[in-house]
Amino acid sequence: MGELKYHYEYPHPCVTTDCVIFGFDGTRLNVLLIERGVEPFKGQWAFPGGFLKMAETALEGAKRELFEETGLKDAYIQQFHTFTDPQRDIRDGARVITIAYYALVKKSEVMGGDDAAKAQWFPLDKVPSLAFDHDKILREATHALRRQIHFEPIGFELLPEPFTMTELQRLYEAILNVKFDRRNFCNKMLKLGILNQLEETRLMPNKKEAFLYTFNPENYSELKEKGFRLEF
Amino acid sequence: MGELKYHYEYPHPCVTTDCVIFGFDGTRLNVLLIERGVEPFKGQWAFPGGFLKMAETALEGAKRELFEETGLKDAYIQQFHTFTDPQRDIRDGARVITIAYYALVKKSEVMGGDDAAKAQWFPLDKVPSLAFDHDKILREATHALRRQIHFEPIGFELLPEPFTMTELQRLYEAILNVKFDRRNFCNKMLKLGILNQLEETRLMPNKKEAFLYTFNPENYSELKEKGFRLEF
DNA sequence: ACAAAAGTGTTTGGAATACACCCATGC
DNA sequence: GCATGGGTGTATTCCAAACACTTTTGT
Repeated sequence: MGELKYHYEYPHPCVTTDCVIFGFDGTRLNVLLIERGVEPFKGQWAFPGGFLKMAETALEGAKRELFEETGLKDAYIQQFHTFTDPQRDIRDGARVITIAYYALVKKSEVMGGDDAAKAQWFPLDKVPSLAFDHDKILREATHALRRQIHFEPIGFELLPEPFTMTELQRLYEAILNVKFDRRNFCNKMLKLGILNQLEETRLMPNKKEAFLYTFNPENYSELKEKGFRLEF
Repeated sequence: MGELKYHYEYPHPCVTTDCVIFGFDGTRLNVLLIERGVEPFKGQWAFPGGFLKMAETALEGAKRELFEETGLKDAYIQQFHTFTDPQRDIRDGARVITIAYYALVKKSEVMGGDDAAKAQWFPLDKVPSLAFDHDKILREATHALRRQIHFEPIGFELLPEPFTMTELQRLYEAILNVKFDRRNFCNKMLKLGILNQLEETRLMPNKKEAFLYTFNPENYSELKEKGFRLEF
């Protein structure tokens, strides 16, 4: 412990940011967890997070955490809830509240970050019991993601371009935990007008070759101005 | 200033909760503002809010603020964003972050709270320039409310029961800032099955008498289990 | 009588759904 | 040749949207 240099008339909570990093492995949604190297909860898995610095916004803090673990600077990132249970974490003699974000990244672009901490991807249904109240944070993050995807096609943030229609379908199925009819999914997506179909195709192992698509952000912005909702 | 009794190794931000209280006057959405009696921004209007106590959750804090201003204990209340710009408010030498909630109340049930602070309802389009970053908070709150209402019929929280179909329609129009066809709105609402039509009618001044409805929470819970979305 | 708002039902078009067969590839 | 998954179109159903007239009451 260093010296206690900061003095207040009233007690102040600690403020941290935590970042739930979602990736997609082609079949399932995954989250990136790090193994805690220090007490409390040493050896258990948790989301990347840390104390908010005095000169940064929570968003900047969450981006910093994301960068440290993945090397990514520009992923989609979204605040979804602030957790304030007085009992959720007591360190330093003060309670700790956390401003939680979720990030959507392309797994293939993730480098092991600089951080010495051991990081590992876990499919959502294989996530172990987590440190602090991070089980709850994960539930809320998943819920927020599902809700958000009805308003914005944020799924694209999880897929490296170009992608096949089947990959996109698997992604939506993984996020929403449902099954779609291939033809209907394809029709609906194309009708939205936010996909570019490329000339090239991809050779799939043991399968027919598949068309490739990219996301068309211009059309999407236009669509969003008018206010739309993706229906599934 | 009292003495500075609380000491930390690192600087901690102050944490407040603010509560955007929405009401409905039959035509427009309103928000309840209080006039600040102290610096900074003395004399300007702001949302009720205050420092988070060490033993309470942010939700409890927001409910406390709500109660102090309205006398209401059990209104619908929902966290929607945490504002963390380091420049948004600097008092006490520390930055202040705020966990913001919105509450939906029945205006007719609101008593002037105990609080000495001057409180007043403002229609959304008549809200003056607010203290701190509360203009931004209001924009975000309105946005969050509009989004939420697609998933849950939270509009009912704003209407005293029983209500007429026209009142309900005016409410939705005010929240979403659109106009609906009376017949279509009525059909859609009734088809959801979450309204009870009462025997009684209400005599409207200069008008035909109108049927009265109440909200049916059982049917609503059932519906919500299955996962639905209100489409407008 | 007339102004103001409430109640009510039908038609039409578009979207969502359900559904089945052929194709290309690797083994 | 067969197993696997990819591509494609149609028929039906349902829901959303558009639309107008009558009733009641107060002035």
